[in-house]
Amino acid sequence: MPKTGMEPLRRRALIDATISAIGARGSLDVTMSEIAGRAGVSSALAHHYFGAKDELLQATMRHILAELALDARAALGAASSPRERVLAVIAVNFSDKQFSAATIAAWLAFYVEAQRSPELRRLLRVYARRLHANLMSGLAALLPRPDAEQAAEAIAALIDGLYIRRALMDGVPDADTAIALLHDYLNTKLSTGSR
Amino acid sequence: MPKTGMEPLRRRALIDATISAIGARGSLDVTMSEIAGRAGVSSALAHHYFGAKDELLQATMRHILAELALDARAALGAASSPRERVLAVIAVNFSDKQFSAATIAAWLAFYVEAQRSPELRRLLRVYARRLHANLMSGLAALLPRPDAEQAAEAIAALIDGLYIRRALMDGVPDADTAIALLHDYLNTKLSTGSR
Amino acid sequence: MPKTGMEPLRRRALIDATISAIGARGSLDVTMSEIAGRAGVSSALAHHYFGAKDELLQATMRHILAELALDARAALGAASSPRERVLAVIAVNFSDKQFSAATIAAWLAFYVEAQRSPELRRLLRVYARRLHANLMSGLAALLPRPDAEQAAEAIAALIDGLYIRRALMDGVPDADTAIALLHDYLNTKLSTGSR
Amino acid sequence: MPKTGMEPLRRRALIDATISAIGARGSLDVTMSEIAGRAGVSSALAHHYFGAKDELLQATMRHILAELALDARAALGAASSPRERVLAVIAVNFSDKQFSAATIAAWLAFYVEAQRSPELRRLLRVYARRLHANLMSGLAALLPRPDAEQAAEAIAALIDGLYIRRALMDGVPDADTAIALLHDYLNTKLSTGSR
DNA sequence: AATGAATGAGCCTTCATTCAT
DNA sequence: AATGAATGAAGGCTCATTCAT
Repeated sequence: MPKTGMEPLRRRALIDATISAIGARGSLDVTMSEIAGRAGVSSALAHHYFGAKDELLQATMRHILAELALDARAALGAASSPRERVLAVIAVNFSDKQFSAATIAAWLAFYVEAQRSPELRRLLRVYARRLHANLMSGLAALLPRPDAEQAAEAIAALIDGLYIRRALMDGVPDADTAIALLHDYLNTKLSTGSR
Repeated sequence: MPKTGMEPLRRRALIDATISAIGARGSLDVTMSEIAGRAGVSSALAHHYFGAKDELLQATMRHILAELALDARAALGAASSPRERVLAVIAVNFSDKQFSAATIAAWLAFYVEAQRSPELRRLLRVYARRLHANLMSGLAALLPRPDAEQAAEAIAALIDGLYIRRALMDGVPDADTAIALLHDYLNTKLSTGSR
Repeated sequence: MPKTGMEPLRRRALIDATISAIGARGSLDVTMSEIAGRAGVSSALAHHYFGAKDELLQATMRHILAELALDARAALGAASSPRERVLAVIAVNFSDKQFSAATIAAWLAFYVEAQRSPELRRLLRVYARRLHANLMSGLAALLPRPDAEQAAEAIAALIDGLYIRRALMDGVPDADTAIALLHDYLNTKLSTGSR
Repeated sequence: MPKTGMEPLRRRALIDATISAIGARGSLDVTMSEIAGRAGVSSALAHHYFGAKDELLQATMRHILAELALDARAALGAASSPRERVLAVIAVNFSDKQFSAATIAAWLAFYVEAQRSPELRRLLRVYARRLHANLMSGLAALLPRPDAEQAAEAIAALIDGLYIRRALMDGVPDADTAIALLHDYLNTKLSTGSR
């Protein structure tokens, strides 16, 4: 009698293993064997569940985006003012869970890989649009429309830029400084161009 | 008298080919044959001049950084005020030459690879320090020290972030919007916290 | 239940193929593909089981030495006098199994390669020490200590020298003449310097 | 006005470089560039003078054999008795010049290579015949014909065997011990089977 | 459900060799 | 006489992927 119901467990284990493998290697240049090994299964099983490496990578990115979306939704739900909404989005992106070395490495790697994979590019666009919408859900009430748009873009760019810089140049990511910088930007922007 | 003097030409051609190959592929996952082919030579010749793939990649990055440093120096030389110095640095990073698809792809790829290659990491640090210094050479006269430092970091992060976003999500990089966003940041920052 | 238990079979087949390939080529300058082909598998599988070429070569030498040691032990076990012990050691080295063209070629090749590979050198030293010990286990009872030592060295050198000469210069190895020569040496030595 | 008369100098330098390169590497697995570099010329020049690598190797071996033959002739010329002739042959083979690490490595390497190259095999046969003749020129007067033949073979085998053993297993070749061993063999043989 | 076995394809790298100058 | 330039060929090795069990 074969064990049943293993599929979701294995899929999840393989996705987690993919993230940690990417984190350890620092790039998507990770072998299926490495991933499978970290998940404690054979590489054949990884193929069994995901078909091909690309699909595993896509599933992994989808997982990361889903987690981020979930966290964002929760944080936004707890926000009681437009300003708090923006702060919440920022906070989520630099939470311990999201701003970890492995996740950051995965982000970067996916950004690079997106140039080759239309599917990954599509996923990144979805994420970008969602981030933009989340930010606008707060900024729209605080700034005139064009200013709000630009601020949303700036914040998004700052987040990405800080990810890169913190992760690759300083070794240990420092979330507090990053958040402080974003808060400062937001404050300056609001005090100058507020409605 | 043997045919001589090919070396610098070939090295340059191979470095250019590396950039364009990375631009085309979108990652450092480029074969020596691909690079050599674009340079119009055999892969054996690439090895002859650079020894190993890693060294070619490093030489390529060194070339990109050197070009950027040269452009920055020239732009800073023409600037006649602190504010113009900052604008000059921004302008250089989004000039047609630097903000091209291939070069951006190379940047990203190098960022990722830097996690594995200490030498590339070292080069990126040099670049980061130089960018910071260039920005501070203007900002220091415009803002109090801690504010200037933070502004320099924000601008650097914005540059990197905009590189990523423009390059990977929108397809065609739009330098003007990016520059406008940075100018806006600078103006807001200066009008609020100026000395 | 996966197909299993192939590993020892393949390893053995690859080692045998290595010996025969070296025998055919006459040197260690054998490609992995050649070896794998003789074993009826892909070169990738050879790497799968042995990691790198060097390890396969070392495993092959270890195998040859182990076989020789086994044969020697058996022959010595059947010897009932000191003199017979010495004759047994000689007989083993020129038995059909050991004195075959392929094995001799492998020996020579390993001798040469030993200059570059510390591991192979170590293995050869082990073999030399064992041969010396085996010879001394007989000679010690027949000759005064220093004479016995020298005789052991001479016999070892004669064996190696005859291997080279028979294998490389005459084409077909002639074990009988070689053995006769060694017997003659032993007889002369014993009749002169016996206790 | 091109320099003339360089050919013999270059050829000799390249042959010397070949020997030292083989000595350093420990095998014939030496690149043309390595050899040319040691000779202080370009690899293209080595091809210019020798055509192909094989021919350079053959020329090198011919050189070694010629030197050995020359030394042997000189030593034999100074010998005033049959016994001294045999001792002279032995002495030459273990002279500092012949028994050096590089030359020994070359010998071994050539032995191995001879299995593949008919020309090298031919050269080795010439050497073997000459050695045999030289030894017989002394032994024939000291022992009955069949005994003399066998003694000559034994001495030749001992020389080769000692070359291998001294060179590859002990690190530093010890000529004295080797000579002593051969002298002992000769003395025992003569005292037993003398006419 | 899970895996050991096996391979084809591809990449980096080395090297002997050629050629124009 | 001599060499820098250049390449084709080949080898070791890796890895995603398939398959039988």
